[in-house]
Amino acid sequence: MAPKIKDVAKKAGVSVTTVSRVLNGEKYVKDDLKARVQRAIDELGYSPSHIARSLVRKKTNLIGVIVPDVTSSFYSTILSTIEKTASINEYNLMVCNIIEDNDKELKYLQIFKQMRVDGIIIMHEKLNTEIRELIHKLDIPIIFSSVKPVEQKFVSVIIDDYAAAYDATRYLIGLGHSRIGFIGGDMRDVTSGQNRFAGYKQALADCAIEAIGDYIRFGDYKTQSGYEIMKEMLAGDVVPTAVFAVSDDMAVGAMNCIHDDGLRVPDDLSVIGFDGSQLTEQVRPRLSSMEQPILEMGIVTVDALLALISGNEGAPKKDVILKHKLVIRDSCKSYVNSSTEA
Amino acid sequence: MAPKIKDVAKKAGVSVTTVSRVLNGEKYVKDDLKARVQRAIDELGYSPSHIARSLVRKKTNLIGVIVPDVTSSFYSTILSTIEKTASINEYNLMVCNIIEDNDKELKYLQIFKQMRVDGIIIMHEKLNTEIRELIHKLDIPIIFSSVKPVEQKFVSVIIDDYAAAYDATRYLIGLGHSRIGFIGGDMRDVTSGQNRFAGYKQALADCAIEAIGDYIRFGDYKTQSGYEIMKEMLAGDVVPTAVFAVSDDMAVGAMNCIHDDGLRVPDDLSVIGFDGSQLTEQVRPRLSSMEQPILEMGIVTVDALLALISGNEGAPKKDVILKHKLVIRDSCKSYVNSSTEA
DNA sequence: CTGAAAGCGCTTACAG
DNA sequence: CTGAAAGCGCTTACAG
Repeated sequence: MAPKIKDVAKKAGVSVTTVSRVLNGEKYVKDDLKARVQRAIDELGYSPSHIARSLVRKKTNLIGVIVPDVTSSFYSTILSTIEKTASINEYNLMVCNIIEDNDKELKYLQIFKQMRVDGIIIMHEKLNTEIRELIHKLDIPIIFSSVKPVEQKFVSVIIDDYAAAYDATRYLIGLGHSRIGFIGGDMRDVTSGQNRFAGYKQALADCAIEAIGDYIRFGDYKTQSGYEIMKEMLAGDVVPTAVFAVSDDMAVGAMNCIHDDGLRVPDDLSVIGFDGSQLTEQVRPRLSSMEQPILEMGIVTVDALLALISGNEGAPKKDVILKHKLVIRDSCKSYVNSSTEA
Repeated sequence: MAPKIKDVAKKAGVSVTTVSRVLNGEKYVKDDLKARVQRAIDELGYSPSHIARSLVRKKTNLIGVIVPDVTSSFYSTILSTIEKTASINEYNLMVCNIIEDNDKELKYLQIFKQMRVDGIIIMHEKLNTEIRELIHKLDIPIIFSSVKPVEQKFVSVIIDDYAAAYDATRYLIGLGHSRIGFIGGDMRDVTSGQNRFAGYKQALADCAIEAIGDYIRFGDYKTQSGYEIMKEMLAGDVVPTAVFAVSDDMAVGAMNCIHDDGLRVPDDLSVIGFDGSQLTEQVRPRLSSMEQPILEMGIVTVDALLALISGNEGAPKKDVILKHKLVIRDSCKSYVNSSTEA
């Protein structure tokens, strides 16, 4: 159907080699030939087959990306930056959305392999053994973004999740809170599960505040789970005065639960989130959050991957740690011991 | 680097034809040969090149999708359904995020062409002339999802936006409102701009309510623009008692503005949105919305495209109109003329 | 049931 | 500056 390089060559009265040369902008083609070829291309509406090119060039300009859930505001934002940065560099994205589905992830990884993608970005760290084995023998550059699995072989672009959680908790403590609830992530996740929890605990410890089991619960990062966890906390004997959730979505869930319970944020309870997604500005009160530099993270991830792909000396040999930043909005308030308010 | 079919053949002591046959699950291969080939494949960790296959099969199993903004809750949700449905059918997605960037869209369309994608999904209707021309001579199946551009040649999977907007407005009127603000979309968009506006106007007309210019404004579907438009309306001489925004994001922006202005939803002002995105449940009060069947829309879009690709007789010849549905939550309230409340 | 050979649509040494 | 030919890694008639 579609015209091929041969058709162009015939129409222009030159060899396919010559057509290929003008296609690839090589010098050493006489102007008149070049013009004839160009005209033939235009008239035919010819467009070279990326497939055929990839086969011979051994380069697809494709990046496979595995994202846990595109509907999450954090991931959709980072994905959009990744797409933009890739596009600027003439790379295209194949996206795989895995919703807690290891089989799908494995299948996609295999597809990426078959597709001969030039590189892979993974934003997920709950790798099972099969996946782990596969990526280790894959010999395609892989980079992890926003997560840091236990693997030593791969580079991650992340923030210091431990420090960020520590700082968020200290912020709450600094506000006078000592009954601080923690809505954590999945403890199978090193980065967003374990590290953030460790940061929280250390902050309490450093201030001689006891960590109370009832105040510590773990969700799945989504709004709904934040809501349910908050409900459990509110049903407890002693309710926390502040809550730190390790995702903005869960923080919003918590805020909603507090609201539905007839209480008010931040007057009755302070809430702080994590990520810095756009949701922070879409809710009322606006959500204070320990923010990841999402845009920068996307850009750095792609740049690092491209460096890895091209074997560039600029390619990172170890993790790239970006800066986190506390952004104070309206969901936290200082706590004073009596019922008087600050 | 990666092993090729030839390596497998050599290792198994058979021809590449035979390897190809077991790869493609053909019958007529003796069991012992099949076993030998399989072992060679496993030992080598061989995985066939999708690139090479695509070249000879003239089929890439790739779908190109153009989405206006993946960070919008509506689009990220439909995208995730599209991805899921495609994946089930062994198709992979190349996604292009165009933020009001016609050049990028054109460039991607050309890339899709070069990539020889099997089909294209477009969720955007502000097509300029160049794009229009390109898609018309593209001879790749194209389907529009959630939008219906003026083109006659292509099939759209949509709701009846006119009727949906009409029904939403009638709902507000039925609640006793007559001063109904309208936060519209881009009037260059036929579907979400013009049609929804027409539905709003007709509903007012049918109830002998005058459409007031000050109450009618147009945004860009995003939260921020809903906020700003609401601000303008609140600054007017006579403030509406209800507002209909043609996207949930804008409706949330409007709610936030109302909140920040010290007023309350729905007591002082009712707000209804459009789309049925997850944001409706993430805000307080929960947002009533004229919902599109997002999940169904994604599934139907992919199914229709695949039918188009395979030349199936089940392929839709004309637009597929899905049902809209009013979902009442907590952001609207009936209006009584005096200041007494219903 | 199995294999040699042509061909998918390009690019790239190699010669001239 | 230009072209004939080989080759990228597969599949698929065609023979046997």
